[in-house]
Amino acid sequence: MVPRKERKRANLRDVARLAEVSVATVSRVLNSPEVVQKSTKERVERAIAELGFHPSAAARAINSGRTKIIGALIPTLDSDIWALTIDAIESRLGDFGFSLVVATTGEDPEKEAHRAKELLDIGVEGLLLSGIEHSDDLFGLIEHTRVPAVVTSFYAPGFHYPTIGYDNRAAARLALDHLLDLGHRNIAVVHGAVEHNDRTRERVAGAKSARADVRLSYFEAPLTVAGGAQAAIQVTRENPECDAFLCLSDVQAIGVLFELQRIGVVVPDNVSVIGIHDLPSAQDTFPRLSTIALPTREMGHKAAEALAHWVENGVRPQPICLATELKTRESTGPKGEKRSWGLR
Amino acid sequence: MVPRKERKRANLRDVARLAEVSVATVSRVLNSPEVVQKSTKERVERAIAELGFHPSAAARAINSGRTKIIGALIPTLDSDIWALTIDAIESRLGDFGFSLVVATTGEDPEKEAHRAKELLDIGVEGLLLSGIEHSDDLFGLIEHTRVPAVVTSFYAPGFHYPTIGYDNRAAARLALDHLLDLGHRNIAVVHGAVEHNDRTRERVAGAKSARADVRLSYFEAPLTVAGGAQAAIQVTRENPECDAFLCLSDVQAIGVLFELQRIGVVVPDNVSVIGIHDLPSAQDTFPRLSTIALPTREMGHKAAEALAHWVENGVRPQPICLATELKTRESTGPKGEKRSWGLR
DNA sequence: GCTGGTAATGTAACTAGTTACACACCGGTA
DNA sequence: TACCGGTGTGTAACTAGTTACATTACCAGC
Repeated sequence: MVPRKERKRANLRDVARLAEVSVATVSRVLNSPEVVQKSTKERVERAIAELGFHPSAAARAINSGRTKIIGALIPTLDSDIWALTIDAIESRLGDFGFSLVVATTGEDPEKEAHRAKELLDIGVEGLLLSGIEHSDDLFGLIEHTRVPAVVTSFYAPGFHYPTIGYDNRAAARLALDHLLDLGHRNIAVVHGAVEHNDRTRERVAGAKSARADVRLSYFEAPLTVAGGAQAAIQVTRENPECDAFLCLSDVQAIGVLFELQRIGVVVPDNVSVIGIHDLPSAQDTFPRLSTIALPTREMGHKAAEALAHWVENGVRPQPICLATELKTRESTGPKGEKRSWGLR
Repeated sequence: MVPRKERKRANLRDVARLAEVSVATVSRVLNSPEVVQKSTKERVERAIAELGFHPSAAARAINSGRTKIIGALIPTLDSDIWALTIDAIESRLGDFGFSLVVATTGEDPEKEAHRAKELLDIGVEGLLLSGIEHSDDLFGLIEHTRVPAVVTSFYAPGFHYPTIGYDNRAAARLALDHLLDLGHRNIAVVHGAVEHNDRTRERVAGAKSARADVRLSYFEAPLTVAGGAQAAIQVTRENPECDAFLCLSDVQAIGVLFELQRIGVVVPDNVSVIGIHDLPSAQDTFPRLSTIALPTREMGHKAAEALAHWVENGVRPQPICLATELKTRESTGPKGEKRSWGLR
């Protein structure tokens, strides 16, 4: 069986030849059809349809310098921490005619810089970063290529790049204040790795700013449900008298709830548990998780809009601080009598 | 303050001029450095560094016809159903030097075709689809542009495009068989919308193939936790005698568990609940969710590899059926005596 | 001293579009 | 009849790379 002749994709010249017009006219039909006479336009359109012509984006990009692609560097996609934000970014960028290329970095600054280089190599017109801590290589690349870059999940008005996010420190404080209001004074703070994660670091800093009469003990664990469970076990050993868990991420809070349930500690009667993020699953735990809601969807939309405008019109966006909000559910309650739950 | 002159990006010619060589030599330094004399190469490299030259991907693409971009059409990113798969695809594609552009479709065939056109317009070299049901427009586009396309989350060996996924029908049957083995004979099947979702439809078909002495009642609800909860309420009204929930998605199973817990039905003593997917959160429910594990990560890797090879070497991949596996946890148990849980 | 081969480099044509400029043609004045 | 302006279209140069082919230099072999 002879393979069908590998006729290559039709190009502008092919269309022009078939329609018996010049390449300029074909180009005009595509880009400013109003200047072309109706009969000519129709002839060209017929030729386009006949040849199934699709203009090459590369050739277009070479002239215009535009690729209409935005790149996003995100730590990971393997949980729903980022899924909602990415979904929001992607859909909003689509409204502006931009495509989104995602590159995961695994919170590794070197890998991040490497992936950023790849993104810039394919010609992204803008970059979305999470947090303000990145390698010098990455900043150098951005400086050098002058690609608009917007930071999400973080708010730092004086930062060199516009930040569109929320105040992680304030979020942690909101959570802490809720626990303090309920009367808790011995609080286990569970958080993810602070290295290479400024969002977490800020939240830890927020927790640290508590009043002097509060006892805070810190537990670092992986930013996963299992990590939260693991931290809970550690707390039962090292601070069995604590009366609340301040989890700086819902993911870990869910793990804590799970572990406490497993070992028979009653939430919130024995201990209160609060998280930060308001993941969809925070409403599906038992008891439902009190948490600080992060405006992930709104942030995704706003960041996409800001970056699209910057790329399109050259106007550098202003930083935006979106509100975080306490969601009081059943996992937190007033400090009561039933406070002994340590190892028997 | 006078804005710094907007000097445009350096190009090959600029480098050639500075290094006092021809453009061909600069191009050779970039693409086949071994043929260039060492001293010349160094001179060129110095010029490249000095000008901060980055070759334009568009110009490269125009010559090679290669963009090194793969597009993925996925229903949604707003839950972790797809996050893991996308994460796996993205990271594996990265190993092959491909970037991933994601486009969400919201299970809407028209939107999907539209997003596909955008992806093809930016020059993706390959497409990842989920499921085999798509609009004729989309199939026409793929046929016409001859872009390699691989289907995931579905296995259909005779399908026009290679499918790399799992047998949804068998997965549902596995779940059903587990319930039957435990003695359950009155089963509520909870599933998402079947319209435009062949994965769900296959699973429903798998459930329908049960033996004649089994009573199955079907409940369609949104593919969310809330949807599952809503279905559970409906079941309590319409089939209060049922002794097991066969949820064709973990997301809904979690909602069912949650609702049952809320209304005081004890799982698995009163009813068994099983899901399909093995989401990370399936282990965090109480009781932990029995489910059919889908090989999402492996599927992502395999699909990325297959598509990369196809694009790179022109070898159309063979369909792959990955195994699904029953994970028995605490949400399923033998049919016992305590079976009355309907509305009082 | 001439020829042949190879290594290193240059010239110019090519990729597929966009667009500045030129020009033909038309009807309407002067 | 000559001139003018507007419309519609074509020519060719441009974007930033790659690459086929040409050219040059140099050394070995006859």
